[in-house]
Amino acid sequence: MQRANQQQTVFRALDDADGPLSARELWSRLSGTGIGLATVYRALQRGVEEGTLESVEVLGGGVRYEPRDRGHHHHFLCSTCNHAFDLFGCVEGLESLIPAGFRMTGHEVVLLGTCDACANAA
Amino acid sequence: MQRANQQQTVFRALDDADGPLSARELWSRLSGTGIGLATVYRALQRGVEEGTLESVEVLGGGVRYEPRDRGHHHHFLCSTCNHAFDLFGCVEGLESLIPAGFRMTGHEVVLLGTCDACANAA
DNA sequence: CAAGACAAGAGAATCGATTATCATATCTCC
DNA sequence: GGAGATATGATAATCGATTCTCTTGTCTTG
Repeated sequence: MQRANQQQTVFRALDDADGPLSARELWSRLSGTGIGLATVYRALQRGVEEGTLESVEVLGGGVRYEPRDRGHHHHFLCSTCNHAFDLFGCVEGLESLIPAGFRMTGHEVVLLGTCDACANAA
Repeated sequence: MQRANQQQTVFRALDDADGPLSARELWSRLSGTGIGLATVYRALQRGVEEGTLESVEVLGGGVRYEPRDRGHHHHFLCSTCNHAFDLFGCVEGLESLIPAGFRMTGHEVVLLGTCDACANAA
């Protein structure tokens, strides 16, 4: 068994995902490879340190990770399968919400609902 | 010392806040009253059960609670003091982000930045 | 192949948040 | 005022997520 490049396997799994994954989600996608949860955490931590990964917080699932090269985007959280999907595009009119004296440096948008697969499975 | 209406005190503190509070934030605002953290949790749980409170998840601070009668609104999270403020108003154009086949039932918007007080203190 | 450096897996340890427990305190209703 | 129901505060227990530890496996370099 190859053992020294497990972190590459972790990174690849994250690249293949259609949204940010939590450590556990990622680990469960790697079941069968024998990779341990600790290794997943180690890879994620390293990825963030090296700047290739970024941790994001979507609602209801703690911290998730995704490659940093996806640019500015938001997420859709399926309330059935609890998976977060990447969305492309952004929204307008955020400035009008800011109270006087406040300075905005960023924003997060999360859409909630049911994903394609779960909607069809219902 | 009055002891049977501590929960009312908790609810009032939440009403007086300018945004959702976590159990701990709420508790620290009640220091001096002698109210225990367990009582704060009990009050929050009861409030949610009875429908007067609602739990919301803003980024970077776990679950926070606020009165249910504030209607649809979003939040501003100060990255300095880590306090969440209520915002009024909403945004347009969310529908355009939804992928085909997905069904949107709700959305969350969080603005990040520095609040008035922290901006002036800097 | 040998030696040393580093990666990996398993499970223990830690940390924060929340919940449960228990002995009192307080209230309600008579 | 008394009995019983409920609320409270302090603290222990629990739970999940993450990190640490320790032993072993694997790779690199010569």
